[in-house]
Amino acid sequence: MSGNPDDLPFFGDDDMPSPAQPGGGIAARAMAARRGPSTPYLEGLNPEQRLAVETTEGPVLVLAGAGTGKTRVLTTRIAHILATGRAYPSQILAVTFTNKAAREMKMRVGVLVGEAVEGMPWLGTFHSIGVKLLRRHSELAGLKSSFTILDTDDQIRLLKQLIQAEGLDDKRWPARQFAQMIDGWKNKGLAPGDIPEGDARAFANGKGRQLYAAYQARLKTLNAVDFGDLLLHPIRVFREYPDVLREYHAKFKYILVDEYQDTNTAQYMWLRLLAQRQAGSVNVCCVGDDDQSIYGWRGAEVDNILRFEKDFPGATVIRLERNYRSTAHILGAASHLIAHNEGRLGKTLFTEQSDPDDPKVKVHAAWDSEEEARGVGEEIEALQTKGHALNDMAILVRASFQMREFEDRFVTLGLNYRVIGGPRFYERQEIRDAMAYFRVVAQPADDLAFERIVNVPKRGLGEAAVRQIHDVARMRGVPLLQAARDLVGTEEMKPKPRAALRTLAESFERWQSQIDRVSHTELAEQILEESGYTDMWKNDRSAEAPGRLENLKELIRSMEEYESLRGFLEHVALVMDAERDEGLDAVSLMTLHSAKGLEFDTVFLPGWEEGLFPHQRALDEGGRTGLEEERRLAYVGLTRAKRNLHLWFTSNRRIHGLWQSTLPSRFLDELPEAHVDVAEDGGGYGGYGRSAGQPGRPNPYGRSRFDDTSFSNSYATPGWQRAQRNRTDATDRNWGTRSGHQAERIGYGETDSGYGAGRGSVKGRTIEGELVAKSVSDSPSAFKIGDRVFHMKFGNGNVAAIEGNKLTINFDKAGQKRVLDGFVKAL
DNA sequence: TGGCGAACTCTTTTT
DNA sequence: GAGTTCGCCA
Repeated sequence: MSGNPDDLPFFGDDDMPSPAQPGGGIAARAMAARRGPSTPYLEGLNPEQRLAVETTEGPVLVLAGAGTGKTRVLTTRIAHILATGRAYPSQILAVTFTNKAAREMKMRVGVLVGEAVEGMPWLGTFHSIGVKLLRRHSELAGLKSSFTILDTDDQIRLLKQLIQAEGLDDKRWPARQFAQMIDGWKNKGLAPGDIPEGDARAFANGKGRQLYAAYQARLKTLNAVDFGDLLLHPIRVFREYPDVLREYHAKFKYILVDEYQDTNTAQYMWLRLLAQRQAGSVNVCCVGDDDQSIYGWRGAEVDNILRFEKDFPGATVIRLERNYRSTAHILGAASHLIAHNEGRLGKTLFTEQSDPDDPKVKVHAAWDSEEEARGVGEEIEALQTKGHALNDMAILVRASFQMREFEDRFVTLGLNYRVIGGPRFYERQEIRDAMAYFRVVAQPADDLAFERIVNVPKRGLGEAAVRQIHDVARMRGVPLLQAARDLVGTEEMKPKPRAALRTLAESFERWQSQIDRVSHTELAEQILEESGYTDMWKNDRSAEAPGRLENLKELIRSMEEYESLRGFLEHVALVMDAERDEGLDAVSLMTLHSAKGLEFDTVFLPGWEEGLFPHQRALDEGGRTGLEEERRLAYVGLTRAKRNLHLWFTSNRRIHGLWQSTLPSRFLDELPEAHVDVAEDGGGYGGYGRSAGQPGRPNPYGRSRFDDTSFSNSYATPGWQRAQRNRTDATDRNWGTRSGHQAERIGYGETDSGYGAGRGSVKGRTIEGELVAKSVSDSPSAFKIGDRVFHMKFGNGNVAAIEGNKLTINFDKAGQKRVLDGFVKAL
């Protein structure tokens, strides 16, 4: 395998011609074709959009609200730069966050400019451009240009090894958690030496930094990088080799950045290095919307966008506020909601489409998530019979576990749906296994891949054998595959594993020798056949085996689009999603995060409950900032809808397998009444103390806030009350012991934030949550002192005292207990 | 060494 | 509740 990046289709056409020799015919022709007085692509732009397109020189910040034609501006701007001959395609650096966005941009520029886009080698995601830079300058970063990119799986396995090698308990210090920490550091652009003391101490009794350094060293020996390195290495190269940086300064005449509000510190540093030069104009154009910054948890710094004018003095700031997407009701709801945030740059979206027939935003209540799914399903079917296409509808959830209920429902209804960004194709076990085989073939030094499949399928090479191979590898300083070969030639191994290992090593040799002789798809099939991998699944009688075989076929099929095995591997490392059939008419189901940038006629937003949305963890970890980010997420959700918008909340939801009663999201209270309707479609909001198993019974304890038509303006938000309750109750909870005394309640807040004392005692937490839905009513209890009540666990008793919704009850048999009113029934 | 049951964690969002 | 990991036993 040569490490020449030009082998890769991904890198295919590179960025010359230089301005001195226009050479490349296509781009030149395209430009010539577009040159002259006619600029048809500018037609139909509004004045602000046009300004954003035509202000090509100097720093420009485009604040583009939702649905204001942001992508159109970006693509037209590129087209304009090309068409007016300001730059060659290879002189434009255009960065996006997602592959989806990059693809879309490529396509749309292509439509505007013709084939010239083929010559835009520097349009891509931060990461794909990072790889490209790093392949060119790998030696400056201490790597070979054939370096591999680790996926999360590899990364965690590697970290686990390192943690164990330190003699640490990898249960107490989980690799997964450490991987996230490293990720966080890398997002901030921190090398092991730069980590603040406190951070370094936080993991493994202060060994955090040392482990991080060990991890980086290990990556280097493996000739591998992780996602964060794709940014950090180029940054370091730029800093240490100014002439390299200057080369790119000369190269990139125009820089465009999409979704600027989502850039993290490392990306920001990367951009600054490329954009800020000693002299001359900096033609950098960043497009973003501070109200749609939803990746703070991943290290994104909204500050970057708020600070743009300081970073680039003399910047032109252009606001796009005319919304072309949504009705006035939807826009009104979204704007009113987002106005609750502080620290915004502030935009006022407006629309000229206003029709008295436009439906208001609808809020629906359901008893539980099942009913919620049923309700949404009914609505979808109703729309379908009215002639709406399923493709125009989407369900956007806060957390992916919510998807399940909908999938179940749609399967029963026979309704087509498509999950976007769900469990990723390339993350499936069988795909990863197959890929590991391919990696070892293409990349014999890829130890992590080798390790993954030495004993898959089982060939009697267990832990003992693997350790032996490891020892040899370490001793001789060679990759595992090489060590295996060496070991086969000796008597050191027992005959059985030795034979197995010999077969494997020989197979790899054979496959490697085939690499240039047969097509890569053929080779791939051969590998999977001869390794026994496909047989393994054929012999597997489990329900999912056929699907896995199908996926493997799909994998081979998708390889056809690539020229070489290496090109394919590169693609997979960066693009974790596989494209899906767009032909089908289907409802889209995805998380709010992956919905950014999309739009649908009809949007359903289920799960607007405290604790889920806003998510409890966002509140716990992020405080006010966290809440504001959740609100922006809500804003993103609302503004995806063009015409119909349905919000749902349920009064009971199962979390960790336990039923919990929930409260409507505070965000519902933040919507303007003028634009919102409360649906009359029944729904079972309300009930306290009802058994989860019997939905639909009348609510015995009064009315919901939503029984009254309006959201009574109790800004005394339920969430705060609950948060406080959780905190105080955490102390007087009596965790169950194995023998059966159990806590009366559990709550969102404490489920996994059991710090300190909680840690050890979390074990015995078997709570009868499945019996009765929990109540966390903030209305006074419906019981009176002296009431005769029944409790599932403790039996009959009399109410002795009432404190909010907590009751002290003298049980006939169990004695005096404090319980929540939700757990008892009046007799 | 591998298979089976018990125990434990997990659920935010992703390049 | 579910998926995964761990530990014991054959």
